[in-house]
Amino acid sequence: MTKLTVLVTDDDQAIRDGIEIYLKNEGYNVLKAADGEEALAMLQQHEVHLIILDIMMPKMDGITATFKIREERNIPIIMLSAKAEDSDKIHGLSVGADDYVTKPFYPLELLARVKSQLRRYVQLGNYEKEDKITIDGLQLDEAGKEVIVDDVPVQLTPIEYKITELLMRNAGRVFSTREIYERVWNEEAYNAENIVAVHIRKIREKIEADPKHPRYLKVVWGIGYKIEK
Amino acid sequence: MTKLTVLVTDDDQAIRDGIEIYLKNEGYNVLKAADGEEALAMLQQHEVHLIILDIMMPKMDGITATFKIREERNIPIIMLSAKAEDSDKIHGLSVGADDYVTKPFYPLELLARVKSQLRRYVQLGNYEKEDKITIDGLQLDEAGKEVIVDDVPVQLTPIEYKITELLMRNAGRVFSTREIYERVWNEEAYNAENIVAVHIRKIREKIEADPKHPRYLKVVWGIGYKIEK
DNA sequence: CTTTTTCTTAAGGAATTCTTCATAATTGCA
DNA sequence: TGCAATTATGAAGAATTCCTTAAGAAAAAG
Repeated sequence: MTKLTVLVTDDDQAIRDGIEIYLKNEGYNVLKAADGEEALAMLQQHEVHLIILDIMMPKMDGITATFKIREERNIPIIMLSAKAEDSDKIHGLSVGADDYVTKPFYPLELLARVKSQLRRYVQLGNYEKEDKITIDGLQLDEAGKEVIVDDVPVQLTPIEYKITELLMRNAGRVFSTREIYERVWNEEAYNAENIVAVHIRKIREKIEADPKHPRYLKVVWGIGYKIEK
Repeated sequence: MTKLTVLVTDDDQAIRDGIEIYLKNEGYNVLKAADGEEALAMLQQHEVHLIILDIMMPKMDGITATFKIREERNIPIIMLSAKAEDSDKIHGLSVGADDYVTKPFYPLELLARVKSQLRRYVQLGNYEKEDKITIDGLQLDEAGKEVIVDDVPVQLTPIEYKITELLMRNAGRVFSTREIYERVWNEEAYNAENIVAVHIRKIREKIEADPKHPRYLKVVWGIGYKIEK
């Protein structure tokens, strides 16, 4: 599962930067734009999973931008607006925004809404992950929750599958045992080295012809494990 | 598979248009109607695969419309209602709706429900389905609602048939007990593990030569069941 | 209304997987 | 080479998941 990216659009740099800090803290990638035009340009160039859009901006305001975005995509949009603005007009929900926060806002509230929208978006499958990944003779079959080694289906346990999935979806990248533990178990890693090592070994037993000299699941000494791209 | 068509029925044009944008982005055809009568007329003239129906509408309200539609057809219906409305009346599920969303709603949530219902309808329901599927020595006979194992017809009960159908129409894909329950029973899964397991066993008794070592209906440990492609 | 079939529920047992711990092997570096 | 750090392995008990049985409830058929 790769990092999710949020595009923050506001003409006030202080606000952009403030929001950025909170989002980065939660592990999101953050892109920034100062107006609607910039935001649209960003969308062309980067993979974005959620947009925060201020309504009042120079060049292109948030509502216009929402229309433009909605012509092409269903990505979640959260609108920001000053309290004073007319509540009918600003009810951006009707123009295609998915949620709506009035300024001034509590950063944690915005954060909660970002999370909520992303959860929906990701669960909905709008944010699609490949369901077939092939690396050399190794194939990940997402639908069947199995791995195919040289055309032979291999059953993995849930944990084994998740680890393999993580390494294959990010092939070439090295993951420390700590990282693997946190992403697969979804909890703080404490003394996780050994348990991850045990599972790695089990996976190797199943997918490697010669576990002593692994062809796919390799160790990077002192750092972690990876599957070569 | 050809494009699926959704009929959006609401007396508020802004809502109709808002929903339309999301659905079109997702690749659906969209038809619109302002009240129940219009909706029924639309149904006569066009092929529709799912209906979104507001409850409060002039001329003919959503509940009446649901009754009329259900007299003839089994297509999925999603009801919209204002939060304030009386929870007994609005519990449209009892009058034949398949799902139910309160206003104001998050567009992405509605979209998720539309997708979920359509998936059910298309994959398991009455829409464009093959009426003969063969997997190895296993044959699904839609007309006779039975399964043929090595040329020997086998009678399944309704639930058994539906489970088998789901797994065969999506051969190779793993379904959790929860998913199986929700798709077959068409309701929220609560403590569904056991009941699904019992049915699985019954099916195995009927279609497997050696239920202890199933050839078709396999378990994927910690995840669910599948029938291999 | 009675009989038969199907569905649901509960509970114990069986099988598989996960974790832990002890120990061995390997690597990088002084 | 020898040492320290890191990774690999084996085996056992704990934990989880699945299977099976059986009996009563519900639904369908007669």
